Amino acid sequence: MTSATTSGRPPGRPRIGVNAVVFAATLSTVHDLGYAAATVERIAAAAGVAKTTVYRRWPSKGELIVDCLLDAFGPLPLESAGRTELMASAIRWIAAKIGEPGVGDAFAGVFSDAVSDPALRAILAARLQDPYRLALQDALGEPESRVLFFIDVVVGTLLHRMGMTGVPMADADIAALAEMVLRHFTDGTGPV
Amino acid sequence: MTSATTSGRPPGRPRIGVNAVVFAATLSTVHDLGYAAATVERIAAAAGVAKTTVYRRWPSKGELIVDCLLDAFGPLPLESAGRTELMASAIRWIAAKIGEPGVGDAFAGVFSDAVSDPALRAILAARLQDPYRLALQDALGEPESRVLFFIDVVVGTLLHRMGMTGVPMADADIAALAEMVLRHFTDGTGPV
DNA sequence: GAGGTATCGATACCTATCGTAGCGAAACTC
DNA sequence: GAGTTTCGCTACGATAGGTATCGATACCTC
Repeated sequence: MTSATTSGRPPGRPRIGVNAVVFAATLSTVHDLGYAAATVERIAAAAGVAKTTVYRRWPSKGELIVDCLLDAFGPLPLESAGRTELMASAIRWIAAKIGEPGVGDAFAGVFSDAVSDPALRAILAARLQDPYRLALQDALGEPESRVLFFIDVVVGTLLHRMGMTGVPMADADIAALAEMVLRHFTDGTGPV
Repeated sequence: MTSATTSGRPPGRPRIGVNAVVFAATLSTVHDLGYAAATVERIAAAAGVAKTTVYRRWPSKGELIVDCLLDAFGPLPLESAGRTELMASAIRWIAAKIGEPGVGDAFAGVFSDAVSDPALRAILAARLQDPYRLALQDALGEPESRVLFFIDVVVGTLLHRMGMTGVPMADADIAALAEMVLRHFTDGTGPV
């Protein structure tokens, strides 16, 4: 209904489908070389495309990483019934995701870049955190401040362990984290 | 007793006392410009010394930041009597320190650099984390794994909030964090 | 004071990264 | 074929970490 008469495709050479292979190359490069050494040039080479092609899709390395993480995380699974089991499954889900090869490094890396880059911080909060925050508010019936606290505790703990040791948190500690958080959120204490 | 006959001072021009002013310049530069923009050159200029002088003292920006944080934190205050009050005061202490201007940004920044720099990660763990971990193990009588979990939760949560919002955690949330952690550590559940 | 030594500031330099610009070639529509 | 857009490639500018060099300077010993 816009310009092309019959087909909806715009004129010119169509873009090649490159997102999936670039995302995979991003995670594997970050996993193999670390976040800082995973330059856009190396990621592009691993994906088999030119660096300029990557920059045509993503305006900065930070946004590429955010999109890659969004693709890696996918939607928050919410099939559980009770509030308690829902929170527990969310904790296990994010812990498992952060433990996947490259995901934790990429997450911690872009998070740290955001510390000194307010624009990237806004993107991180809006694109990566807000969708899950809203889904949790909706599913749990908790106010925004409590859900933000929940995310700070769970994600902050997992990333701190990953950043300090270089390896994901062990299952026993994940269970302890879940137990601690659940007790806090399911006992009498009202909203903060 | 080594080379100099009477005084223990080595020959040559003595180093000027520059640590304090460089640390202050580091924190104020990080606070004003952010971690990434706080280049060694700018920090040196703010301190009134040459960049080469900084690099004579600290082999890398990361080690400068670690030393600066060590100086900013100082020893963990341990005058409290009971285990519970001791943990609570430790949480309030680290939260207040991370809330000081520049400290939280510098901490989050060097932490993120360490994600992709194993050498820096080892320095961070050995110089910044281990002393406090050992002090806590000693004061609380907890095994290493539980103290590491404690540090992951408290520091990870505070840094995640700082990194995501750019401002330190509010007192009400710090109180909630302390309450949650204390309940976890003072109830029946044994060591992980 | 003379000599030795190590630090000082200043400048230049190297390497690596992010991100941009310009180019001819290729792919698609009409 | 004409028009348009993306492709890969190469080169470029800007910035940062970190190193090397140099004359000047401050301190100690003799």
